[in-house]
Amino acid sequence: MSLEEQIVKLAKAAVKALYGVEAEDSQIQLQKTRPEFEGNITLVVFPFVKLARKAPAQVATEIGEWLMANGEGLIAKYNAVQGFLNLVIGDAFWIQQLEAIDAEANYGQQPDRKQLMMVEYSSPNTNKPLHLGHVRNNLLGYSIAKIQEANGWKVVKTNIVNDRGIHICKSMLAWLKFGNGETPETSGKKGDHLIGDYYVRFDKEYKAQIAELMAGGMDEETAKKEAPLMKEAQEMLRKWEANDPEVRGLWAKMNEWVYAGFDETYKRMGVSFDKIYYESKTYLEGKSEVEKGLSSGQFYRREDGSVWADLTADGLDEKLLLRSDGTSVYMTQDIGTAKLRFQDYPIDKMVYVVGNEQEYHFKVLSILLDRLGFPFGKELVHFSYGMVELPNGKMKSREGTVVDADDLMDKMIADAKEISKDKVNTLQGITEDETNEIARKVGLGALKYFILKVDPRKNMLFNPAESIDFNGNTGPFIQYTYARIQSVLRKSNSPKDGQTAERSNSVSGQTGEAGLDPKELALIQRLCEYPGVVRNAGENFSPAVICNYAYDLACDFNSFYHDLSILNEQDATKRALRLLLAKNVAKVLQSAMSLLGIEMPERM
RNA sequence: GGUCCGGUAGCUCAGCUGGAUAGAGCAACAGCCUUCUAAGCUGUGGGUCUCGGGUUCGAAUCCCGACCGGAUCACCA
Repeated sequence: MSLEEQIVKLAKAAVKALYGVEAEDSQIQLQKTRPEFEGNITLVVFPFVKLARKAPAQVATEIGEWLMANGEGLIAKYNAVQGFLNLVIGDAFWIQQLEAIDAEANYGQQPDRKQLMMVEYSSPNTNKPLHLGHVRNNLLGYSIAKIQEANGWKVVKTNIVNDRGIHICKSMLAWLKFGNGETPETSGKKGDHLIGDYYVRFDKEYKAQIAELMAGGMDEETAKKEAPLMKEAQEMLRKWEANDPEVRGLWAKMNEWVYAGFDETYKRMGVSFDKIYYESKTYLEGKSEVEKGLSSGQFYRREDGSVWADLTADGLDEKLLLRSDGTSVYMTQDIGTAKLRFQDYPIDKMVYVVGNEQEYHFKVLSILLDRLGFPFGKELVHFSYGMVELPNGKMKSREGTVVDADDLMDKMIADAKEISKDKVNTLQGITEDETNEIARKVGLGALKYFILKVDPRKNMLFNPAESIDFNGNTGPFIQYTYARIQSVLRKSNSPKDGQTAERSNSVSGQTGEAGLDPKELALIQRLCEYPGVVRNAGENFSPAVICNYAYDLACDFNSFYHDLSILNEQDATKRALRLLLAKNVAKVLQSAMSLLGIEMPERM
């Protein structure tokens, strides 16, 4: 039973005994005691003031007295400040907590729920490389999967690759016309970048054609439709759907280039998938699901042949599911994908990590899946996150205002390497490879933390002109704290050192005459919060909660580290306690950061 | 126009299931390395928590109404 649970129980008993009332759990309000007062945990007694008919301070004192008398020694002291009852928990309790934490290898991990959650994220189009917007999506998706695993879910990470459609044909067409057979090998470019260049090229040539047509007196609307390039792209799409061998061959070849490029980026970013679906393979399934819904009367067909769902009963509009020419739309393929996924896995909860611009889409999808009989349909989670904005607004692929994912990672790692050059004294005797590996972890750590620490729901700003920080509330700050601890632990094990590692395992409930230092106690208390933080992050789908906690823990440790010596402490018991504390801070920091997909360097 | 989301220090962000004097980082300024890693620690300055009502012993937090910003309401994805 956690400290909070014990105190809630005791407080309820106190209120019952003193005022003869059964208090609700929600009335027992606990908070961490503010640093300016003595105590570890504080009971807010205002909720009982009315029924006690006494002044707040008196109620606090009465409950405090009762807890001292009946708290089975848990509470060492108390003080009442107005309506706040500050409780001091004895050192023995905290040391016991620390030892319990130490004994748990997977501290923070919640019990197995025996349920499966599928998390869809990334979901790129195969016509351009990944940019900063995708980076946020990928990092959030991966982190959410890790967090839910820590909350006892069996998680399947999945990706739906949007590999067909007019946008792909545009790249293909531009490559055919202007590519001269260029390949990733001949150009030395990553496949996704190569294809992206032709997507941009298409747009440029297309715009030129529109301008030409308009100069000839055509209005813009018509020019956009009549431009030869667009007509050719549409023709190519029709051929693709008709399984034209030549078009399919080219499509397959170019997509392979892109996948190779994506794989490289994913690998570097540190994200992965358990199962990948391709739109080219799911959209037909979607069509047949819609046909089924049509025959069961869920949907209806209009005179022009298009198929619709009537959602007016749910307060929404009517939604198109199949075009009049029989081709499918985005919604159709999402239904098909859901069908296949449900065939492949016993999904209890489906989570879609997709930007908030698609909220309406997922509202509709939820209703449609429910109507079609998918058990997870009604309860599907659209993990809707905000956009990444640049100082002058949104990123636009075709206008070249995107921050490229590969470039950004390059820059972060290069910056990390540059900074580490000034730290040569701490990185002596390290190989070039190790230095590069540290720079990689630190650079990516800075990037990931920068993105994940922001509340996912909110839009966030990225200013390319200002480099991402490596000081303060950052990933490297937390990595640095960890590296410091590792350094101390290495030294504690060195043969020169009179102490052995075993001694740190036997703190034995003693702290010497002086008792726990406030900084030690604050650290233990912080460590105790971790499982609750993991639960909170899971319930709220928020990696940011983990970031905040890791930062607080690192701050507490650095303050402790600054004020108290670990290895030079003469009192063997205290020294052992501090080592144990350091070891477990490192453990929890690493655990928390792993939930964010951030790796920890052993030194930096 | 309907719906949804946001508005907290110069900047980027925490805090939001109501609790004590609203917190960090960056930027600015002042200190701390012969001592376990200074990517650190300590201090100073910086706030009508967009505005106005309401509920409450108590509101940045909850409710209502404005204002500002964003998203969305396609035979696009």
